[in-house]
Amino acid sequence: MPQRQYITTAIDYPNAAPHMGHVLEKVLADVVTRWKRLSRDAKKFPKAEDAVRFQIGTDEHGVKIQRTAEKEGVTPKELVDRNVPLFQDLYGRLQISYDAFVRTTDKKKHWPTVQALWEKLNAAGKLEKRSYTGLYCSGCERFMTKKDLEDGKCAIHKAAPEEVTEENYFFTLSKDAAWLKTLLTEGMKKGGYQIVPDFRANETLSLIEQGLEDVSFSRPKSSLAWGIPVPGDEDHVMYVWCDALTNYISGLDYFGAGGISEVARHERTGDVSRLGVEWWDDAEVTHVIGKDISRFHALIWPAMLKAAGVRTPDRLLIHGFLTSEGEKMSKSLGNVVVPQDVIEKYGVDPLRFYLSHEVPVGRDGDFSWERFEELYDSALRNKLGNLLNRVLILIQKEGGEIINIEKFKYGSDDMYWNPGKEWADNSTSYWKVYSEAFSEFKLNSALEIAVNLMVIGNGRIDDLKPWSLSGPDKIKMLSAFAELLRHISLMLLPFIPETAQRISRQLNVPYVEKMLEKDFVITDEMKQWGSQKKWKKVGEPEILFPKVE
RNA sequence: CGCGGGGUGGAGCAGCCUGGUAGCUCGCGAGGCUCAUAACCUCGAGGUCGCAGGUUCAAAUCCUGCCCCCGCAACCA
Repeated sequence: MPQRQYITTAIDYPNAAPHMGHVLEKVLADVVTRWKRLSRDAKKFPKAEDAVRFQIGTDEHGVKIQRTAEKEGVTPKELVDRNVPLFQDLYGRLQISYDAFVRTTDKKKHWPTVQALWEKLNAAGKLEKRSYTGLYCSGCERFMTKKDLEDGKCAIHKAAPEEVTEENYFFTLSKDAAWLKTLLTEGMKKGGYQIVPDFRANETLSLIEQGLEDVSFSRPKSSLAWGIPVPGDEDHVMYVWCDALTNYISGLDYFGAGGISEVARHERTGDVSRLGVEWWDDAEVTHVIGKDISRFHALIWPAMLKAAGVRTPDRLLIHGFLTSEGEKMSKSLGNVVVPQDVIEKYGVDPLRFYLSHEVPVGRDGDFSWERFEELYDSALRNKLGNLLNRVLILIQKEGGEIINIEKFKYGSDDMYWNPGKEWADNSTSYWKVYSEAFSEFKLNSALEIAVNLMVIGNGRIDDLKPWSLSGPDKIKMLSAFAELLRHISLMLLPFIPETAQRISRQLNVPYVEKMLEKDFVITDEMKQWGSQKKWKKVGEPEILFPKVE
């Protein structure tokens, strides 16, 4: 992974408080990001911030915000200013390690970038002003889609919508079908725009086969006031796509339109900012999004960039949705799970663990309290916490000293005295499988490897009964178990960073205090069995995860 | 014939591409152990792999048809 990595999530719509779906996406992206930082080439990138940039944000315009604000008797700006911190606070608590947060109401960088992009699209002849006719419900004050209608009537107002014609700027996506097909087909091999998981790529390709329609990119100001004005046409405001998608480059002030000092224009590219060159032109770009907006990211976004003469992203990582107790989360069903409730009851890491463990990237997952408790008890409390506890207590009973397991000689009965031998022989392959799982974005598989090591550890302790030994033999054997836990802790680091550090602190490994620093790297040495020569003593055992009633 | 995903012991999944004793996690039952957070370990019960055909010495795995569930179908993470 020699290249810089730029990772983004979709920007959230803050018309209400954040829910579990928002959290899922951020956690997945954060785990990926943390792994990229932890596994970077430290010689090339001593500082993590030079190797990885992780951006999230909020999409604050649109009719829905406008209407929610009216309902609550505040201005749209007041509404978003009140709600956006809810997202930021929650993500802060969840240890989402983002480097940048873009708000689409930001007029310093976002607006100018969006307007610059619009102008480029316009100059390229990709925007056409046309009249658009649709079914408009005056009660809802918006155009209806087929889904909104019941027997041809608005489901809320029980009235037939009227045909209304208005002027829109259209983005001529229909003309990009052939080019997009090539881009995505190449992406399935390499060099194009890769969609993960690949069945989503097939899905998108078949969408192209069905034919692409032009996309409405603007609304008359009369029907949408809360948005970015169309340059050169005061009567029109941009519709979501040009505004929201552009956040991925506006956070870099890509066109240097913000004119602020940190983005001194780059001599090579003329009008591209320094950040734009570093994190877009010369980086590997990964967008993490939900399946609902895949087509916009897979089709419209690259087509926009191409028209503007900007390179296309490298990868689209699409996650599924989270159901609740087996059903779609919805207010009417009353099964909406509030992230804060989970955090309060169990803590941040159990939630991060659950989401990483239960929701394979790409597929839908389910949140159920029952399953949550099950996983909390079985994996975190019983397997992990108990393994740590029993090993540490046994060592403490012998005075807390451990020996460097690399020092003992392997003899004929070595498997008995040094249970670590079999892991030592395999530690490289464990780490290899783990890394490979990450490179394929199979996060749950990577996590599973750590869990498997816990199971192996517990099994071996029972086989070997270290408590029945005494003296140096006992210490030898226990030292190997401590070493196993050190590896487990490192593997857990991208997923549940705080817990990983707590484990290492109880183990008292030398690098423990640096583990949560952004610049920390899991070195090849750390992955090696018995590599921590300075590690001589373990710390005091503590309960890692208490029983929750 | 709109598109896509899926149907494997009680639950959730892997296996299917590259046919050859049906595997994992959780739950359940019985035993064991006692270092540990009533934890941990072992063994066991439980499946005609959606249905029906076909190919083959052999199919969960390949082919054909059908049934059922779930998403998406243009602006809901």
